[in-house]
Amino acid sequence: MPHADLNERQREAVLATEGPILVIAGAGSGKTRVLTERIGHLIADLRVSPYEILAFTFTNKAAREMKERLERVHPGSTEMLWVGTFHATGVRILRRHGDGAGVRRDFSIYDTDDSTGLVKAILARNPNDARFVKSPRVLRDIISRMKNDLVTPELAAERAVSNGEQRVAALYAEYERDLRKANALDFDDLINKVVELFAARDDVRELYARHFRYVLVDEFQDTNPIQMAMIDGLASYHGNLFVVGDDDQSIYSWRGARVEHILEFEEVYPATKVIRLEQNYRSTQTILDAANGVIAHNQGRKGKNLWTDGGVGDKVRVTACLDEESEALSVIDLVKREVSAGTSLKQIAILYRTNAQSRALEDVFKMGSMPYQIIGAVRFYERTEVRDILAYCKCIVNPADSINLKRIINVPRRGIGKTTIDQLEALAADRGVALVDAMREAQSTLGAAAASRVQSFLALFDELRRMADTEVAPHVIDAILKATQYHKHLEENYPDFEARVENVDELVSAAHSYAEGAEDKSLRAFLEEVALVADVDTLDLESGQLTLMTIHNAKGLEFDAVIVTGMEEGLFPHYNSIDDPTAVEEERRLFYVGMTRARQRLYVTFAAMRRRMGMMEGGMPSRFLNEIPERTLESPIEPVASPSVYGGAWSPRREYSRSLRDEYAQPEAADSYSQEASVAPSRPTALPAAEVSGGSEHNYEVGMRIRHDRFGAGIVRKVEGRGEQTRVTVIFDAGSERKFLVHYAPMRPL
DNA sequence: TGGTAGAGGCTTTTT
DNA sequence: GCCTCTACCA
Repeated sequence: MPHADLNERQREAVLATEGPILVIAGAGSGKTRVLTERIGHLIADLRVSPYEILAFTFTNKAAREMKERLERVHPGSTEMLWVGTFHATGVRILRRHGDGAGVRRDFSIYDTDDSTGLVKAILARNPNDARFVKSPRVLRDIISRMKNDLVTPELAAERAVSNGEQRVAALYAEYERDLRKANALDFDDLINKVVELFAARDDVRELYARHFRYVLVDEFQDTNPIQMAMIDGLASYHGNLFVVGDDDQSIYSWRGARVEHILEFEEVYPATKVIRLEQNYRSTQTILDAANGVIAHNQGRKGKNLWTDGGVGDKVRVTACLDEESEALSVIDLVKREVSAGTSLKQIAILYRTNAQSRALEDVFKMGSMPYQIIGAVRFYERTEVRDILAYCKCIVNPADSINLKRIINVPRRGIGKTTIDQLEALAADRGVALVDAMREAQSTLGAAAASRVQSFLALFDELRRMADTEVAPHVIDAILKATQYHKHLEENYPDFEARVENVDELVSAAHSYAEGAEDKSLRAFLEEVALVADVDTLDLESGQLTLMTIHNAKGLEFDAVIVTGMEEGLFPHYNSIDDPTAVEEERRLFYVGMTRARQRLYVTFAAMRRRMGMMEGGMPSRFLNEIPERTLESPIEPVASPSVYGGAWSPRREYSRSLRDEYAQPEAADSYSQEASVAPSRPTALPAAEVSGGSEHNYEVGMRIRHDRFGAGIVRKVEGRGEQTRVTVIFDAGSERKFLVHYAPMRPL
């Protein structure tokens, strides 16, 4: 019998194929499995053509995995299947029928950075309006938010009450005009334009609505109004709309997501069948109890209680740390303990609220030679050198893209400076043409020297354009690098050019591997792929490394052991949310998502002090910690205040100067701190300057020869700190210089 | 035009 | 504490 190992509810969800269906799927309740088996059931049992099935996932990675699973069970079924993110699906539709909404088929996709550049240019043109806006990025976010809420520039102007709002609406209108002029769509447009298309052309809407007999949506709690409109249009003919979500895991309201889409689904689609999945197959009962206890503090929820018939498991361990550095050391300790207990590194995740927290962790992991991968901190495709090359690619494909043309017009330096560019832009604005056309027309108006430099840039540009017509993406990129001597540019301008060269090489190899797999190997197609990849998409869970990422990025993933760090008021919940009860509830859901990523063991850490924008600040333990039921904790959470250290109180937002901090971090003080403050029985061995037995086993001295397991032999250049925090700087024979924590690094004297 | 130094902003989360 | 932008000088 098919689907025999599903539980009753899951089977119901798989087999209920007709009409609107809402599945409330708790964390770890097997929803991915339900989604794939349901598609399998449609294809194999009901003989539905894969071509008639459309599934929305939250990331490209989730889409790929769903396809792979299906392919294993039903070989050949996925080729015609439409599975992807809203954005990717939008692109697919717009490439075919975009002209119905005034979108040319060869449009470019502007990422966040491109959009910000465009906003910046608009603000520069409108200095009087600029004062109504905090920064280009803020305006870009405001515009994005309006787009996600189906607010057009006209509507924004109508609704504007204050002068500031009117100016914003005007800037928004100008932004839209400039996007059209550049033949570009921003991220939001990829969905927006589909909705416009369906509204403007009923025949096109009906074409797609008839085509897709079955529409499935994963992570439904995180859909925003514009995505909802797109779903609605696509399901408008057959009405077989299957959505899966969890109101407790709604964490994208800042992007316009509306949890109401779940809560009110039954009203919008009256004949809805609701199925609840509450049996959890992922975590231990203890972890579920802990997570249930926390989320129960939220008011605005439908209410559900996850349970498992698996084991009780280990208690949750909370570790108090002095600052972010000792927190990182504690994390290493926890990881080492996990590894010696048999957990593989790839089954361990370190999670945090903000990307900025990754730096302190990364520094310590590097020095301890702990292999790790970070998702999302500095995104690969946002690095300067990668963006430069991509900017070349973008304006080669789309010469109307003045923003990207401006980016590279003088990179590497070719003597086309600010003065010339200003003149060219003025001319472009004057004639209402793209920057590249202004360059062609400017020969008479520019000075002779500038004119000839512009001329030779155009020659290079046109040559590359010709090439892109016929050559595959990796060849064009190679040609760009050669023609611009880009490597030389990196070497001459950046001390860390080696890493940058590596990044460029990585881009080239990405283009190569893309060209190997893809049908359309053109530069345009490659750019499209690049624009839509998210960082999680590159996550490699088989690499045997520890994974670090934000909780947002961890959505949908699971690990044997999870360490959630930085549990402090102001950080988690974040300052920006702390005064708004609704926002705090979202922060709580975020913590809930983090907790429920864990299968076997959950660890939580927090620090008494943390460097924030360069300033050392004291913080209070997060309110969420007190919401974890005590019976699920290994030991109760004690207040970390230690009078002798902190002068009586551990107050929030108190600032400590560096000298003050150093003064208090003296061994005696730190010792009394660690005795009183350590919460976990196995206190982090890394509290500052704590005397550690065996701390003297590392007798490194300057000038000593050492061997490191990964980097080979070298000479000690510098020794700092004491005990477990002893750091040595080593110059390796291979030439590189690195810093290590001797306690953790696989290194010994020779 | 290009280099540099100092100021200022930034850190919420992302397709 | 780091990155980006700007102002000023060579």
